[in-house]
Amino acid sequence: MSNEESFWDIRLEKLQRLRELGFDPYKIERWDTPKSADKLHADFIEGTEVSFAGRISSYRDMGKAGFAHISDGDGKIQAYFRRDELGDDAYEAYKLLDLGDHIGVEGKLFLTKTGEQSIHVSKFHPLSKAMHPLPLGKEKDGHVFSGLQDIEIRNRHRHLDLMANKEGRTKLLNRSRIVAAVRSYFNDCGYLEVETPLLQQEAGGAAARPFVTHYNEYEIDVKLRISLELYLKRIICGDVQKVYELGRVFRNEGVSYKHNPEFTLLEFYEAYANLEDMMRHVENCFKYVAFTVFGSTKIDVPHEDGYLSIDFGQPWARVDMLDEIAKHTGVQRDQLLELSSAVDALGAGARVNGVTGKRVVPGEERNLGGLLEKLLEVYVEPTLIQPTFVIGYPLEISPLAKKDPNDSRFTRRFEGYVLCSEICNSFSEINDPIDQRERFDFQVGEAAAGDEEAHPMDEEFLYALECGMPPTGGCGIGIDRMAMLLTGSSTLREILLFPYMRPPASSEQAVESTPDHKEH
RNA sequence: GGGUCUGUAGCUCAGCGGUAGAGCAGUGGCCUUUUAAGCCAUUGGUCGAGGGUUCGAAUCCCUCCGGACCCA
Repeated sequence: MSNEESFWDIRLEKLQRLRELGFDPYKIERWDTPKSADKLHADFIEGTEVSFAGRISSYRDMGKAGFAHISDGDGKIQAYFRRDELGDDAYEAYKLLDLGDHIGVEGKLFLTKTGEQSIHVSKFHPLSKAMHPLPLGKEKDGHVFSGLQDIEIRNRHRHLDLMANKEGRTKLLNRSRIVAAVRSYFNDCGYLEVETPLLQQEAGGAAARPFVTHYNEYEIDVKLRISLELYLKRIICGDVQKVYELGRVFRNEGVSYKHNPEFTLLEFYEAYANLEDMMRHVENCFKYVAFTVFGSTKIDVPHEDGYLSIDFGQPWARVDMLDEIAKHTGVQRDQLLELSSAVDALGAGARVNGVTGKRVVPGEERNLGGLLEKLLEVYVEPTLIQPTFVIGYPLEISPLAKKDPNDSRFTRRFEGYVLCSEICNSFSEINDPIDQRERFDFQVGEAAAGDEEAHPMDEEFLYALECGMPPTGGCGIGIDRMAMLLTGSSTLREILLFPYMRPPASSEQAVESTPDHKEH
């Protein structure tokens, strides 16, 4: 008999005995929990009759009496059990409880000798049995001992992480509060939330490779969306003036601390609005969310062995893309206006940013836009700590943004950066259908030349533009990165309840503690 | 795809060529205000998998499978 089987078998025997004693943990359907543990502490009056339920997070048996802490996930309260008051059967049932079981209790609030607010239990019932040993570490002065550290187990078996790691739990739950606040901001601004298709013939609106799946009934391959853009603009074309969607998009690329194959994107579009309006919304949205969720427009985030205060209460800095690249590469702005002169000035070989180790090879870039994008990433991004809008992106990499009326090599587009990370992307949307068709034609050419992320042609979208789209401002915000930033997380996995993980090699490794005689 | 680190009991970790360890959890016993409860006893491991070197491998080497962090 292995150790794992004996854990299971012992708990099975306890379960059986509980049933014999009339304490079947799986029989009860509800238990009154009018107050959370935190609220019981806050409203504590000795002698008050209370009812409470939760998971046993500590357990001390002293022969004819015992104590246990009962956690409702966010807070916990101690309960006191006495044999002489509960009776022999109930006390035996108490002794059959394990760390991790859920129980409901009723009793009077009292203070122990050492002054801890507790429940003197007059009645209790187990409400579920933990059939596996749980990583509920002991705790003193807020420090948890022998809890759950293994990052892989925390990510793969998130329920264990949620119950065992208070700090991680708070971040994950704050992510939901951030999403709720974003919704609330746009609803309050008069935007209409809409839902558009996840399954698409052509996945457009961004530069990324899609996931492909098969639609049996029509015998066609369909793609999972990579952005929300084109459908939302078709709604604008239908004279709905302010729309947003907050939804999951999918990109068939690698996983990193800031990439997950599926992520949550917010896109909002407003007719008769321009880049200025979009910047105002981004500023106000971050300010609103930070204040709503964290109570302050200043957020302290870990940064280089210390903390850094990011201030969302101020308007964001605004810089010109080309100016910044010129400033950080030492190349004259004028030389960055043509691919050939830029390569001459930079040198065709690899250039490495000495601070970050990131590198760019100017000679390998096919067009000016691609080179400038790379230079921005290598030289400028690492310097953008406080909230900053970078304005004026090159035409080739902006197939959906209006041309800059003053220089048609550039577009009316900006991206927002905070803590060296891109956080939003916004354009004044192209509403000239002829210009848009030319841009798609160029992208189709790029695809033919081997660019797997080039934008596909979309005739239905063009038809909508041809029917007339008002001048429109649009913007996308990566909600996961926003959550990462606001919660001070260093990886996306800290704010994704179920981050993508490579499937375990074998079913045996899938759930380490599961004996094989059980289903999972 | 490349580099660095990493995988030992349910959990947290030590051991780094010479008989597999500790704390917690678990099990049995004592204990009616404990709280990282305590005291006594005790169970539990193919040291990620496979191959090699060696008289001898958790330890050294190779391959593979996971994971973390950098870079692409």
